Amino acid sequence: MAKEISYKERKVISIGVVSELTGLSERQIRYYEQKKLLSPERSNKGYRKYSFLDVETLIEIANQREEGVPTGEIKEELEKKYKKGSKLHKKMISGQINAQFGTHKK
Amino acid sequence: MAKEISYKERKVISIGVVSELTGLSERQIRYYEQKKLLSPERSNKGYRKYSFLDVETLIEIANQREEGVPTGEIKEELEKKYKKGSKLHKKMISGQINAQFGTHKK
DNA sequence: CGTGTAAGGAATTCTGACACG
DNA sequence: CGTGTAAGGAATTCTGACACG
Repeated sequence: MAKEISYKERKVISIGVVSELTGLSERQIRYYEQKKLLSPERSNKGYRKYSFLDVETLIEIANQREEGVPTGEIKEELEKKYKKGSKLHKKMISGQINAQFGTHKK
Repeated sequence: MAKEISYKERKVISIGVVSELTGLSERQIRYYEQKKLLSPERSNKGYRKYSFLDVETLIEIANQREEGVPTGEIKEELEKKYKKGSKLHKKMISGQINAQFGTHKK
């Protein structure tokens, strides 16, 4: 009964790749994190690592921002969606919460 | 009809993370690539990027190697599995062949 | 408020090679 | 054959700050 996490939720992508995938600057990505619109994990040395879910979230943020929606509103919107998901997935996946791969603890 | 690629096949993971995920050294991972057991993509600056499928392949390789199976045999084995997959997926996914995310071409 | 940039440092990745066997 | 390592260089990421507005 391991708490397996799908590829979509696994945090393994560096900020540089996320930047390419989303078209956002690293500055923007870090800023949205500061505003708590998403929560990447950190490697031992402090490097941010994102999941594909994070990438999707960022793309949504980018779309909202283009329409002039302030980060505060986007944050609330994401939180609603998050609750919706919770209903479906119950406590299997707790949103942006950190999650370890589980086996290696280097 | 975009040639979408699932998260599993998308090449976005750096060798350092792959090393943590598989328990293999970077040296080993690069060596298996040299022996053509897998084919990561390269970023603009030449950095290797792997998919979750590559990670799974590497775990299989690790298991075989532990049993003393030489890379040559593992390679053949992987190629058989690859053909099997082709039957199921037809030409949707061409094994270890490179595949672009598609939208951004920085 | 949201994002760009220069700044300095620390960690990552790359290749080719020597080593052992 | 398979893998470790030291070597030097290039690119990445991090944080805190100044800037504009």
